[in-house]
Amino acid sequence: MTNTDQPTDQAGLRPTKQRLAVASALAETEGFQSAQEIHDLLGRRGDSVGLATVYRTLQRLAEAGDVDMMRTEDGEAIYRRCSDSHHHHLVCRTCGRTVEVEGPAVERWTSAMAAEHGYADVSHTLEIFGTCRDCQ
Amino acid sequence: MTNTDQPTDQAGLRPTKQRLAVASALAETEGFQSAQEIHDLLGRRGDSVGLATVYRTLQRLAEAGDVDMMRTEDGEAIYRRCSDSHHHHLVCRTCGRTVEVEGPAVERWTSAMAAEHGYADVSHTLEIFGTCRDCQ
DNA sequence: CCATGTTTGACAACGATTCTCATTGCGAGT
DNA sequence: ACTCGCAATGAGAATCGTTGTCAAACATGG
Ligand SMILES: [Zn+2]
Ligand SMILES: [Zn+2]
Ligand SMILES: [Zn+2]
Ligand SMILES: [Zn+2]
Repeated sequence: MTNTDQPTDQAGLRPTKQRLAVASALAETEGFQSAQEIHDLLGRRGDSVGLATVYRTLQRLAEAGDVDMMRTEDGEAIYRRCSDSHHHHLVCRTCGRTVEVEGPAVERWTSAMAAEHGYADVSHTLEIFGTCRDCQ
Repeated sequence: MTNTDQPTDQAGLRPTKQRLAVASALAETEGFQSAQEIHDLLGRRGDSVGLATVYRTLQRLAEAGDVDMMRTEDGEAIYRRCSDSHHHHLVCRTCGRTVEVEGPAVERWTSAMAAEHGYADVSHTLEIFGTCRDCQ
């Protein structure tokens, strides 16, 4: 289901069967998934794709900003499709439900802090964790 | 030098020679270090401590909140002694120089976002990266 | 169809972290 | 000080996510 007829803008990469498969796996899943989970999902679904290819594709997508990459508590990389504007995540510690949040407040604060200490070319990472309504 | 005569509050853990060695390695270093770097440092210095022990000790200290743990871009865990109050880090992408920053603004913002979406029991992680004055 | 640069996949190689388990060292109680 | 019980250690093996290798399969422009 949920065909990916749209171009999916893969930033100058060939739209190969494998890359489309990974893209669709991301498209039809709401939360964050590890490369291996995506690999398993594709295998189970029939569109088998090599594990190395899944890793490569996810890296490319993350670099291009087409997906968000964050790390679990134990360092594993997990990915999720997301809007292309800068934003942060509010993640449920129990079920993983994720909400994208944004606002000028943090952006301003981080810039101010950096400027105050003479740091240039600033970026930041911010993740909020909590227990969502359904899991309380 | 810089003896660690203070109790170093190891949260109910036996103050063994090894744990004290790790604590002192953290005490005399300013920036973030990986477990392996600490292990090497101790070896070079004579207070040889098993690698597994270094890992175990750092985990305990991190859980107890006596040191900060964050992850490098590629998922490696790095540790640094730090003040015990809640704060965030402003890290130089080039030389690693780190400044601890804090302020009620972000704390309020994250709480507000979480509340707005019905998330309870909230915590967050925030790291700011930039290029420090000396590295520009 | 052909030449040429991409992409893929099976598998090996890596590197950080964790596990195993026999040995050692505290430390409370005597 | 002596002893018992259990926490702590260390050497090495084992995990496991991730990356490297490289020959074979492909996509694309001419
Ligand atoms: Zn996102
Ligand atoms: Zn939840
Ligand atoms: Zn610097
Ligand atoms: Zn904070």
